[in-house]
Amino acid sequence: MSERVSEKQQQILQFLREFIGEKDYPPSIRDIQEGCRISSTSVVDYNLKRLEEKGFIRRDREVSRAIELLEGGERRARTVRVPVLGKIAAGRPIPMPPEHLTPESYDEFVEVTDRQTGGRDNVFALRVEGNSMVDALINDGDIVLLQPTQSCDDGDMVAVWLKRENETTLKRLYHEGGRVRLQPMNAAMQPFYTDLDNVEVQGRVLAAIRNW
Amino acid sequence: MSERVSEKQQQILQFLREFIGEKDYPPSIRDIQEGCRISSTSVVDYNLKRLEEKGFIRRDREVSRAIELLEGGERRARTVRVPVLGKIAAGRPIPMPPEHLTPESYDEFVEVTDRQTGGRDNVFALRVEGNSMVDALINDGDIVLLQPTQSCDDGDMVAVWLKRENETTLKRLYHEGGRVRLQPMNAAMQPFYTDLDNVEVQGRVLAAIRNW
DNA sequence: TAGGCAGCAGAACATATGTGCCGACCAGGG
DNA sequence: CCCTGGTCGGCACATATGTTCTGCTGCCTA
Repeated sequence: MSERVSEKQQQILQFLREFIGEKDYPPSIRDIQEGCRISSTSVVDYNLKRLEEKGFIRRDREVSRAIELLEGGERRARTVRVPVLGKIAAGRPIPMPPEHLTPESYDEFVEVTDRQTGGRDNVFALRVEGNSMVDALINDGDIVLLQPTQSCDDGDMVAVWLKRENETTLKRLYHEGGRVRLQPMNAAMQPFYTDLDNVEVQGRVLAAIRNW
Repeated sequence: MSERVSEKQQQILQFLREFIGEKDYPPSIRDIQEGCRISSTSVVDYNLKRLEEKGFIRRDREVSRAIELLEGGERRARTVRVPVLGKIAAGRPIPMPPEHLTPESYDEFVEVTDRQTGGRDNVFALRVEGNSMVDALINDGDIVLLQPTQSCDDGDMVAVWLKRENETTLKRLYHEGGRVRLQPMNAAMQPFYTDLDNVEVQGRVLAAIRNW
């Protein structure tokens, strides 16, 4: 068996992508047959077997339309709906999610890939309000993805509430003896030092998204 | 018919989400029956009809597993694979995509939702290298999504090549008489004025993504 | 030239799966 | 009490759909 993907297999792969992209459910073998003008279902089956061997797709036997498209050996990314819990601003603590996030309880969502959430659940999103986060290179209107947590490792990008300053900020956090160093994203800016008691980690920042 | 979504329908909706999230293809009526411990296929069918009337799903009749999940009245977002054509840096022109983007010709991809590409095709991505884009609040390592274009409307965020300065930059562009004003994202920074001949619009910036 | 193998055609076959029909149950209204 | 509409159970039926078998056609090689 050639390791190469034959013309026909390439065509089937392309058809799979288009079909799924259009309908949101995979095609049947006979759909593929028609779509690629293949003369027999057995040919489709044959080539699907080859594609499966080569790792381009995964099939569940005996189950109709059970073709999963893999890309680059990996599972295709899936979209997840992340609830937008509210706004994040310098002068306000972060609105925290309730114990159990139920997708139904929120009106607003952003749709991101599960690569961006790292597959974690209970991720939530906040819309940045104002220009107070520019030192983290985050602008008014940006969306940040957060994972609720109280603890974090050194160097993690976290959202912290500074009790004395009454302020929310996004910084990299490093423990240094009894103190913590809060390092702005923008390398040109000076780090901020404070003591452990003054900081309250609200969440780990996973990603930031800006749309124009 | 009650406009309300009954307990059972809620349960089916939830099951649909989980099933599709797990398998990448929709469940059959009998899958739903088992998954939701429903006593008969006709009950599933009945409730699917109700859900379709209410706009939560769309079904293709006679076709097995042809259930599309809608969310908030809209189609669920799909992931698209955007090729990463290269790096973007201040001192280099932007690597432009060839005439016809074929998904197979690139090694590296980022997966984003089609909401982020605005459904446009021939979108491509670049990885930002260096800190020269901080005035656009874009950092080393960020990913920017671009759509190839030579022309743009006033106020569009664009990637431009400044011929005299030999430099690539991301700015909002405004035509002002015979000149153009390039406005940095960061409101605190001064705009840059130059003449029309000096700028070469390479693409419209659609989105920026940062992952920690 | 015979044999082996990848790929293809065609058709029969076995299930997987959507649909229709009939009756039961229940709550509300006349 | 009966009627009606919404919901459910059970089941048979038609067809949508994956699988398999047999044979054919090139092509390569011992």
